[in-house]
Parts: sequence; C-alpha cells; structure tokens
Amino acid sequence: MGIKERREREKTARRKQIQDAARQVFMNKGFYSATMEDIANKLELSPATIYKYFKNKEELFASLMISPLKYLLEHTKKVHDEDNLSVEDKMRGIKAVMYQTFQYDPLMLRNIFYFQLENTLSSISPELLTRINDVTKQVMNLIAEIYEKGVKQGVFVQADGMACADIFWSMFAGLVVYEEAKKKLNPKKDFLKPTFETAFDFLLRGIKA
Amino acid sequence: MGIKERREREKTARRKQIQDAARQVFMNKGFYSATMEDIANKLELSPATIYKYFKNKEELFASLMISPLKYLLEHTKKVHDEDNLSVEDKMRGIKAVMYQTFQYDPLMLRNIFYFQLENTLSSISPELLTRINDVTKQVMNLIAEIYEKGVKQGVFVQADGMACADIFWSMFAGLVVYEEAKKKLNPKKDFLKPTFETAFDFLLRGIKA
Amino acid sequence: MGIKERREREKTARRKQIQDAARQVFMNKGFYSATMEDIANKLELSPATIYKYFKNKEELFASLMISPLKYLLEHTKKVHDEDNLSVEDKMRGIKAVMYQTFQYDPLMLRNIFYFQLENTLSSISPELLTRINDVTKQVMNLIAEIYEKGVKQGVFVQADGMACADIFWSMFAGLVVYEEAKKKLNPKKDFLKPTFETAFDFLLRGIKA
Amino acid sequence: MGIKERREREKTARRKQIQDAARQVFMNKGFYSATMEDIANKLELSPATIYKYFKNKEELFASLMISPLKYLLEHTKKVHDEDNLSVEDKMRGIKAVMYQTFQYDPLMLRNIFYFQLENTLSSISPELLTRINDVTKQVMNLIAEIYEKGVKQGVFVQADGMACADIFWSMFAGLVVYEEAKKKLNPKKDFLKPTFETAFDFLLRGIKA
DNA sequence: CATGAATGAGGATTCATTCAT
DNA sequence: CATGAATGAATCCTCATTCAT
Repeated sequence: MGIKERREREKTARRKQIQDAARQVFMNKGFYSATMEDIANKLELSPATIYKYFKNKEELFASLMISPLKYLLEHTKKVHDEDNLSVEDKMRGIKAVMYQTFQYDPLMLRNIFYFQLENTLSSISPELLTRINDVTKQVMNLIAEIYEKGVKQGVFVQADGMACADIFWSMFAGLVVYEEAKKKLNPKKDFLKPTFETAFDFLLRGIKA
Repeated sequence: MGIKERREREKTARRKQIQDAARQVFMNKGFYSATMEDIANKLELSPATIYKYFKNKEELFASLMISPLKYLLEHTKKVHDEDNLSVEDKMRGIKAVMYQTFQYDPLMLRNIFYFQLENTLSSISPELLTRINDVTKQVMNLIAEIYEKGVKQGVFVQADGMACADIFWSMFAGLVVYEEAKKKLNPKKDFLKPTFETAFDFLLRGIKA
Repeated sequence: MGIKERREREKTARRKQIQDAARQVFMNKGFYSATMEDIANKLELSPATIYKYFKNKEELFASLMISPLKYLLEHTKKVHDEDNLSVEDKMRGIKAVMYQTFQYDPLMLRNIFYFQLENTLSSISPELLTRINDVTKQVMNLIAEIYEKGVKQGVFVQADGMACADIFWSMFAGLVVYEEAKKKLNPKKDFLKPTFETAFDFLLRGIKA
Repeated sequence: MGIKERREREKTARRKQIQDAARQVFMNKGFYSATMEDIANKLELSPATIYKYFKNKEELFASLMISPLKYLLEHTKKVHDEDNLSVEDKMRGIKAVMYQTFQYDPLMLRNIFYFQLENTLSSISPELLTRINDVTKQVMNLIAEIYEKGVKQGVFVQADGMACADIFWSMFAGLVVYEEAKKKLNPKKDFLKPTFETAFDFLLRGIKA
C-alpha cells in the first residue's frame, strides 16, 4: 500500500525532473531549437523515456507554462479577496504579485506571452490550451473587478474594467518580454525591479481619479 | 551607365518583392515554421533565386525588421525635433507614432519584440544585428530626452529618462504582443486602438508632475 | 498435485485471455499497426506479462491462426469421413464448413490467407509455421481425395484433385479477403452469405460431369 | 520549348525509376518492412529526393497500384465492347484478361487485393483511394453487364449480375493471393496458369444455363 | 508471477542550402 | 540571371523488448 504511494511519488518526481531539464533547455535554446535529445541528455535518459511522461514536445513545453500561471492566479486571488485592503492597495498588490511571478520563472513567463503567437504549437492538447487560456482570463477578470470597484468608489478614473486589465497585463508582458531581451544584451544588472516599480507607479498614478 | 542603373534598380525591385513575400509568410507562420519554399512559391520563383539576394533565411528575416524600425525612428525624430510642441504634446506624439508604426507592419513589429529572445537566430550577420539594436536605442534615447526635459521643466515626475523610455517601450511591446494574441482569439474586433489610447493616457497622466 | 493442476489451468486460462485480446486488436488494426501495448491495455495488464506467455509478437499472432485452421480441419475431416454421403453432398459439405469457419473467426481467417505473403513474419518459430502449413495441406488433401473419388465415380469432370482443391481454397480465400474489404466499405449488409452460396453453387455445377 | 519538354520527360522518367525501385522493394519486403531508405539505396539516391516525387510512403505505394488496375480496366472494356463476341466468349475473354493482368504485375496485384484491409494505409490521399476503388467498380460493372445480358439471352443461369461479378473477382483475388503464397513455398513450378484455367472453366460451366 | 520503467534501434519526414545547366 | 534537381543532416517519435523489484 505504501508501495503504491511510493511508486506514485517517484513517478511525479521523475515528471518533475524532466520538466526541470526541459525548462533549462527551452530557456537556453528556445522552443524550436531545443531538441528532445538535448533534454534527454541533460537527464542522462533516453528520449523515449520522456515520451512515457509527455505525449510530445509541445505538450511538455506547455506543461511548463501551467506552473507560473497557477502561481500568478493563486496570488492574484489572494490579493483580490483580502478584505482589509483598499482598491488602491489591491492594485499595488497586483503589481507585487506580477513581479513575484516573474521571479518565480522568468523565462517560462516570457514564453507564455509568446505562446499563442506561434501557429505551429498546434499539436498541443486542447485541454491544456484551454486551461492556459482559462487561467489568463481569470487573472484578467480579477483585475477588472478590482478596477471597477475602484471606479464605483470614485477612486479610479472612468474606464472599462477589462480594458484596464488588458493594460496591466500588457505592461506586465511588455516588461517581461522586453527586459528579458535587455538582460541578454547586458546580463550584469538587474534592470527589471526598478523599471517594474516605476512603470506600475506611473500606471497607478494614471488611473487615480 | 543608364543600363547599369536599370540593372541596379531591377535588382532592388526584386529584393523588395522577395521581402514582401517573405513578410507575409513569416507573418502567417512564424519564423521557424515558414520555409524558404513557402516564400519562393508565393513569388513563383525558385528557392535558389532567393539565395542570390539574401545570404540565408535569418538574414532575409532580419532585413524585414529594419523597415518598421526605420519608420518608427524617423517619425520619433520628427516629433522630438518639433520646436513648437510642449513636452507633453511630444509624449502624446510618441504615442501616436507608436500606433502608426504598429499599423505600418503589425506582425513584423511583433517579431521584432520577440527577436532577441531566440538564441538560434545566430547566423544573422553582426552588422544587421547591430543596426537593429542601434535603431531601438536611438528611439529610446529620444524618448528619454523628451522625458528628462519635461522633468527639468517640472512637468513630469522625477524619474530616470531611460527608465521612462523603457516603460513606454515595454507598454508598446506588451500591447502589440498581447493584443496580437487576442486578435487571434477574436479576429472580428479591433481591440487595439482604444486600449492603446487608454494605456498611454494612463501613462501620460502617471508621469505628470 | 491438485495445486499443480490448478496452476496449469490458470496459466492456460491466462494464455487464452491474452489470445482473445490479441485477436481483437489484430482484427481492428492489422498485424503491423497493432502494438503489444494495445493488447496489454485491453487486458489491463503489463506488456511484460505477455512475454511470459508468448515469445514475441509474431509468435502470439501465429498462435491465433491455429484455432480457426483446426476448426476447419476437424469439420472437413468429419465431412470427408461421413460414409453415408455422396461425393456431391460431401462437396456441398465442404462449402458449408468453409462458411462456418469464416463465421468462427472472420478476421483471423483473412490474416491467415495473407499470412505467408509478408516476408517479415520471419521470427516465427519454424514449428508453428510448419504446423500451420500442415493443417492447410491436410484440408487440401481431403478435398482432393473427395474430388478424385468423384472423378472415379464419373460424377465429376476429369481434373487433377489437388488442382480442384486449390480452386476451392482460392475461391474461399477470395471470398473472405474480398468480402471483408467490401464489408468495410458498406458495413450494414451481410454480403457474404448469398455470394458464398452462389459462388460455390457455380463451382459445384461446374465440376459436375 | 524542346528544353521544357525534355525536362518534363526526364521528370516522368525519374518518377518511373522510383516506382520501379519501389515495386521491387515492396515486393520483397512488404509494405511495412520496406523502408524509404531501401528504395533510395536501390536508386543510389537520397530519400529526400523521393519525397520530391511522392508525398509519402503510402502515396508511393498506392501509385503502383494504379497501373495494373488501369491495364485490367482497359482490356476488360475491350472485351466488353467487342460486338462479334457471344456472351460466353466474353466471359472467357474476362478470364484471359485477368490472367494477363496477373502476369503484368503479379505482386502489386496481390497488394491491391490486400489493400483496403489494412486500416493503417490511411495517410493515402483520398483522390488516389477513390481512383482505385472507382476502377475496381468499373471492372465489376462491366462483368455484371455481360452476365446480365447472358441471363436475358437465357445462356446463363438466373443470378444477380453484381453477385456474379463479385464471384469472378473473388476467384481472381483468391487465385492471385493464394497462388502467390504457394509460389513462395515452391518457387520452381508455374502453378497458376493451369489452375487459373481450370478454375474459370469450372465457373464458366457453372454459370451455363 | 506480475510489472513499471526504461530504452536501443530505427524510420518517416523536413528543409535550408548547393550546384550544374 | 534563374533555376530545377538533389541532398545531408537533423529531429520527432514509435515500439518491441528487457530487467530489477
């Protein structure tokens, strides 16, 4: 009985190992240039083994996206539900959550933003795709809700909630995508933190009624 | 002499034809999934011919990036140099230029933002790479200058000029990358225009001292 | 002792289970496209287990051929040995037996006819191969005997007994192979029965002296 | 102009070369065990080249089926349309045509009969599949017509024309499939000719009113 | 006895790129 | 100058089979 549990745990562990290796390889080479063999080599495993755990390359890649998104959603929810916080504080909370998510898995986050742009990621299982899109939408909805509440309270300027959510999300995506590129050009400094702060401060001031 | 010129002109024209076809194919399929044969087919030309005009696939792709960036730089310069405009109006001008650039070549713009993220685009000629990065930096510098002028005038809040340029650029990138994805999900509506407006309005309000 | 017997019986039972599952899978997918995992899944068993009972895929497949052939041989013998029957009735009996055999395991029968055509079924054990060929030959011999007896009695036209056996066998094979294909195109109707009847009626009339 | 024609001819020639090599390899190894590399090696060509002429393995294989079927259809038509022939002579003509078709490409013919039985030949282009089925049906229809005419003339026994066509076709298929197998077991003798003759003689006698 | 896990060995297919004409 | 033809080099993926537990 304990034996079944151990088996299960080992399987999950191996799955995680593969994901970790894959994450690194995808990070370094990008989706197309990364090969299943690269990943297998890193694990000192046969490529065939990977296919026991993930249906194909796309599925493996996509599975990596879930985790940061889940992280993001969870923490966004927490901020949204915090009763003691003013809407302004909540928006500041969103900023913090976004930054933490970035720190949680920067490269994969970047890939998420690029995700839907490539037609070729089509052998992905529809369930996974739906799941990813769902999480995104949920986060956006939470942001929109906060914003609209703020509008009602007269704290934020009149604007569509979803539009505002879009904007926060875009700012988030832009900072991640672009700063990541910058980091490559100049790997020493940590540009993002202050820029992140300033960017959202601008937005927060901008939405104030 | 005239004959040589004509030759030259024809060559340039053909180069442009190839670029036009390539742009469409890259737009539809993305860099990796687009094939040289796709491009050649669209032109009713042999793949071999393309290699007379462009060293390889990466070079061809990169050459396409130049044009929107040049467009952006030119117009940004114009805004920057306009003597009659207040810094606030100039920033508004930047917003307009960005939107126009997006309209000028939306897909390629998206690709530019993603460009430096893929390591494998390494067979690109260093000159081209440098050129692309240079243009980006120039645009950023112009924005930074305007902002810093505004800070000196006490019109904008105290902040680093380059950081502000980063933020505008990131907002720009985010809107493009993310909205593009959204357009795919819901191809009917034109989301971008109003969101673009609102986003930069928030920023403009946010930077106001 | 009883315990040993039970073991034995259980082993035989399991062997049979595997064969049943295998039959279905081979029927649906054909030899090459069927995988050992398919079969194992159907049984809710591990592929490794199958290898405890059958040396390899080919051996498993071949083992399935034995059963319909045995059925055919047994019943053919019965017809052949029936003393009260005229040779004409015996030939009619052969027809019936063939049709019954088809009903007994249509798909595997088809595979039998195709069996020797594929060189690659070479890892099969020679004994099994011999056994299969032996049964076929025995059936043919029985038919030949009946026919030759009929010739001697002046009831059938002059012809080589084995040739006639070949012809009956070919007609059998042709009907099975071809009708099976037809069933795929038009799964509703039961074409075979009447065609089978008519076909052999033609032959029976044709061999009548 | 002549140059274009030569190109065209060369291309057709190469296509034919590939088909010839493929025919041999498929004959020796069967569809599944034959590899594209086998075929390429035989041609002293790269596998990639084959893909310039045929979309994939299945398509290449299927293309080989067309030719014998076309041969069969053409000659069947000729027999059917021959005005001077009695229906009985026409049926005899059908027999001859079938045997000639067998001689024209014995192995591929066998494959045709097995063709629709394997689910996996599914990446075949629907057009090709349709084309193959069409030819088969046409041949069957011609046979049916002859038979029904014979029935009207009171020369053949009462029976459904299509059923009779089925039977002739099945006999044909059976002889080909089974004799081919026999040839493998005993490669020296030419079993088929006399068996073929006798088989159809039986049928011809059997259908006589 | 049963099996879960792992894999070696291959095979189909793709595509950027070259080169003789 | 343009190209049709050819290909080397990859890469994804599959599957029969083995083996430690």
